[in-house]
Amino acid sequence: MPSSKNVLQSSGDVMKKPMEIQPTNNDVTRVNDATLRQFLGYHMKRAFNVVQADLLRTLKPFELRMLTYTALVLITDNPGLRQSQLAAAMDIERPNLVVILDELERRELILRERVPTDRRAYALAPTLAGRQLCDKAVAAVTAHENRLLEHLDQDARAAVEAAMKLIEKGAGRG
Amino acid sequence: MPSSKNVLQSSGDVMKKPMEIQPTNNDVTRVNDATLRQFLGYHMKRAFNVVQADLLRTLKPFELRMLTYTALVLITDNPGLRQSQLAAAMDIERPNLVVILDELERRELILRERVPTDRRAYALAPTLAGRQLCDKAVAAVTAHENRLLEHLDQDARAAVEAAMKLIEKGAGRG
DNA sequence: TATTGTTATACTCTATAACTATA
DNA sequence: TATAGTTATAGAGTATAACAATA
Repeated sequence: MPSSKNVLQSSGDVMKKPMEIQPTNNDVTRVNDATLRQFLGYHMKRAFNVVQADLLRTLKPFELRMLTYTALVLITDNPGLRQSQLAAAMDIERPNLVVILDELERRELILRERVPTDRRAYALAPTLAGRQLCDKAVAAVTAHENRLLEHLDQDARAAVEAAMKLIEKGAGRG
Repeated sequence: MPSSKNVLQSSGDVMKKPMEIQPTNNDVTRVNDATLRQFLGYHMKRAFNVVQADLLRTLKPFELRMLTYTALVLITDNPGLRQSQLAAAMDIERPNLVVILDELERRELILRERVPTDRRAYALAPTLAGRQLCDKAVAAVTAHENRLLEHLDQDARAAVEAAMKLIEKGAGRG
């Protein structure tokens, strides 16, 4: 059993005043989410949804989504990458990467080249068009992030980045 | 055009040394993700994946998922809530809420009660079993978060929470 | 007309098992 | 036998259009 000294007693105690929601009241700000607001994961999900939606909008002109964008960037920065390495780097399963690469290959943004020394594997490489689209997309995403994070100063951004890395590492605990 | 003074020149300049990935090298840490690491969204996605996976594991014994858990907590803390209000609070579309509530109702954790003053609407309320399960789940999730964030001090957690809120608000920009 | 909840549908992301061809 | 990539499939989350009942 963990210590859990910060444990809230949940609904029983939180609901001192049950809030009496009016039938015609559509004001979402009135909904009591005090219990959920105690969880960092709740805030992370909501913030990430915003980032994700904005990223999707930003990538739309390039006909890229988050996954196709990530794959294209990693292939461009790591020519010769194997699919299994890319899947591991992207934290997705190998089968799910296949369709992503199919799409990028069909659009002639990347190439799958047979590796002579291991004929099971493919070496992934960007085409010229792929590199050019990648550059444009990265610039657009950079601008989109700066716009979205304009109210976060450099210290805050660094704090968030450090925290996210710690959380990610924390996955390895028992 | 945004100022974008932090813009990286992307692959063209990042790839000074193309990294020469060896055919037998499966070490993911060797993959150059310098371009992506510049984006807070990249770190947020990876960290959120960890949180999400851990939450799912935590909720498994209660046969809850993130969405059913969130709905149950909000209904428990806001008895009388309408479905449209809940959907708005959860930031999901009304049709997608229906199946979530169907599941909670089938398990007799919540009730859909007709509102006399507006016979189109349902007032959502937890059953006794729903309240009890909610309490247990909230306690479990609290413990899970404390475990996952044990390397983040209170200042760091507050900084992240503040940043997430700012990002969420940032969605309202033009 | 507008709104509440609903159905139907489609797309994306995710996860697993099983296959092929190589090693 | 093990690995790289693939196929097939299923579960979840998300988004939109259209409908019935009600306002």
